[in-house]
Amino acid sequence: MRPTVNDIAREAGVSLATVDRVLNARPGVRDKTVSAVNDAITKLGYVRDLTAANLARGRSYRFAVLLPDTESQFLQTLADSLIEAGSIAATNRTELQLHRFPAQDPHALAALLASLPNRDYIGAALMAPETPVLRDTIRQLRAKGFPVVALISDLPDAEHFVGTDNRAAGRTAGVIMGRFLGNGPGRVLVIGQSLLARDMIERRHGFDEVMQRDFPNLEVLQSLETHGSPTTLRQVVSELLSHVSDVRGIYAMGGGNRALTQALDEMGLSKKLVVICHELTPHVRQALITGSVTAVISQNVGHLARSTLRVLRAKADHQPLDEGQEQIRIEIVLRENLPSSALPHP
Amino acid sequence: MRPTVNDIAREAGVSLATVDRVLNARPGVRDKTVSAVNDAITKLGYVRDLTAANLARGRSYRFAVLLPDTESQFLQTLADSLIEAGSIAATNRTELQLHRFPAQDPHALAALLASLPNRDYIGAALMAPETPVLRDTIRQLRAKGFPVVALISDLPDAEHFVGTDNRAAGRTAGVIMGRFLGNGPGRVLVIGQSLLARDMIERRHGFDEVMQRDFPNLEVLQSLETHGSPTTLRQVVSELLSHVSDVRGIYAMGGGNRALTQALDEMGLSKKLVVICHELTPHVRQALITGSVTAVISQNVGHLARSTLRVLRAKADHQPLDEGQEQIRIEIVLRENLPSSALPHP
DNA sequence: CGAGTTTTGAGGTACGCACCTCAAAACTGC
DNA sequence: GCAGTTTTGAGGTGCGTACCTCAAAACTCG
Repeated sequence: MRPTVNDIAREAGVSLATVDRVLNARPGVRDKTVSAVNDAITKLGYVRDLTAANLARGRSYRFAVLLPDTESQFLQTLADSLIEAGSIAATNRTELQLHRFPAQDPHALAALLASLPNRDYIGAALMAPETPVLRDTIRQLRAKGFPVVALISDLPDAEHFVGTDNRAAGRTAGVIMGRFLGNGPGRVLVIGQSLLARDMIERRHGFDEVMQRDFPNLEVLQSLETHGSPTTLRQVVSELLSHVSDVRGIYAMGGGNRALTQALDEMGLSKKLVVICHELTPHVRQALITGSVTAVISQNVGHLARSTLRVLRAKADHQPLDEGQEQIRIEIVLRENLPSSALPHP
Repeated sequence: MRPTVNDIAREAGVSLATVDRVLNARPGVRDKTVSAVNDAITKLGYVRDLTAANLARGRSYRFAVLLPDTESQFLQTLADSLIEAGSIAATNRTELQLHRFPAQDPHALAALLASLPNRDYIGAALMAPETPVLRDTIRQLRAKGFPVVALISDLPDAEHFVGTDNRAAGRTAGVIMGRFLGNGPGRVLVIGQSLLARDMIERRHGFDEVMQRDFPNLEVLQSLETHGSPTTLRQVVSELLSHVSDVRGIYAMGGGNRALTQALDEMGLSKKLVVICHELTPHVRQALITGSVTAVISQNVGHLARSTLRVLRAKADHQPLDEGQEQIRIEIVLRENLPSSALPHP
């Protein structure tokens, strides 16, 4: 049997109340007694039963996840995964609430975030670009002991970042591109929604780093910016492809994958190019199967969601993280190693 | 507040005892009453608090993991991950015991496995090749309601398989090999410890499938068998490489990675070939950084370990699995997306 | 040494649930 | 309507911990 608080009390020759005081860092215990209790704990190999502790505390884990109200398959998939992770965790007194905030209004977001502690939340995860007002709010919350976790896109003031290293992701895309193209002569097109977003910049840096170093014979063209508009994307891409010769690869750094593959399909180019994009959404998955997309650099949304939950719980409990588990890997997905169904069950 | 059993009793107009009988499937409740209670459960959205339930049951999860006593870096890493996962789960009344069994003695393994229920275990995970005696033992245990889970290598009679699809892993290795070599002429060497092991056969099948279909200009040589001996491996490889010309890639299906890279390094070939191997052990990790190994097809041992634990718990609780989470992905690891430290902390 | 302070002990209640007992109530067949 | 059976209710105990109270014991200092 596992040792309990009673065993410790007996072993240390003190009462239960004293053990309790030590365990929960309550004042009024002599140093000598504290160490006697700690010795007993070590000797018996006591591990606090967190389930019982939480039951006794009447504690439940209420977390908020704040996502922008932008429409995208990736966000949708992420939201689904979060909901699913939350419902599975419901048996463990954990509750996860999703909130959408207006993507263009940092103050609304900050206000929403600041209001969470008064709404019985004990922690939050957040996917948002950094703004001064947001940074201040996060700092204030953290000072209150309210953990805030950054999701997908890093926020320097957050307690933890759940997501991948975007520069490394760009590098990975670079190696795949270079290796698949074989360093022969040729041009590579790079497309991104907004070239100002932190993630995009980092990916581009990583991509260029590898291309320049390892595949100098491939010419990487300037990034094309699509501003999230499918029509812009199609125009820009088809125009460029008809004017510039010898484009053999396309790296789509983020967003607009659907429009891209459609444009390529229409031009009959899809299977002749090496197309690399990010995030394994249902559409991209399909494109991978048909061959319109060659490789996907992806972060596992299921893993992201569960990691978010675990990190929030650990932070709320002041427990250490299992770093290995929380590191979100940069996954390379080809048709051949496509997981049979990455979709959350309905 | 979340609804509790008391709320259900009130809502259904029955007593606590009756709710309890329904919840725990105890006999002696009229059908009509059962549905009244179930209606109340649905209406209130009741979710059983598993932590409290387990506390009340005095239940703790004692699982055994049975691994062969073979020495290998992969097994060592796996064992470390299992121990770590176990120690983290200790706060949740979960205990994981590792047992090593003689790799060459199926009867010893079967006896060990059969003895587990009498030793307070409530489930086991097992990495072993299939033998008749083992299959019988597993069947008997399952009939008793004692879950047995297959680890790494599938056992048809096990309750669940924790590991990757080896054929798909072989296919993945094939695409990487073919793409990286560019389908020009050339030869590819395939090495495996034992060509009879199920995993090896499946990997080879997958590899060949892709190579034949997509890269017909690359000639895949017959598999070399090393029987786990580093000296054999070195001899065989160096001999072959000096006799056969135009070998441009090597696929190491399993084991002996250390000897292989050493042999290649000595022959000054390491960076000139595309070398693909399995499992991200510390040594392979290093080889990836220096460039002796080009790509690694890997299953995340941390994920494996945690999945094992979750599956065992779910089976013991008769709870459904989160299939998405338990699917062990086939990871492609290059130098560029190498996780910064996949090692368990000491 | 005594008064004042700090530390400790004994005991209780609660969390949400499982599991038990015994008696009361509701059914069944005749 | 009665005995016999099945179903239900009321109540209790315990799991391991948190948190509380009040009194007793052990210290401290002048």
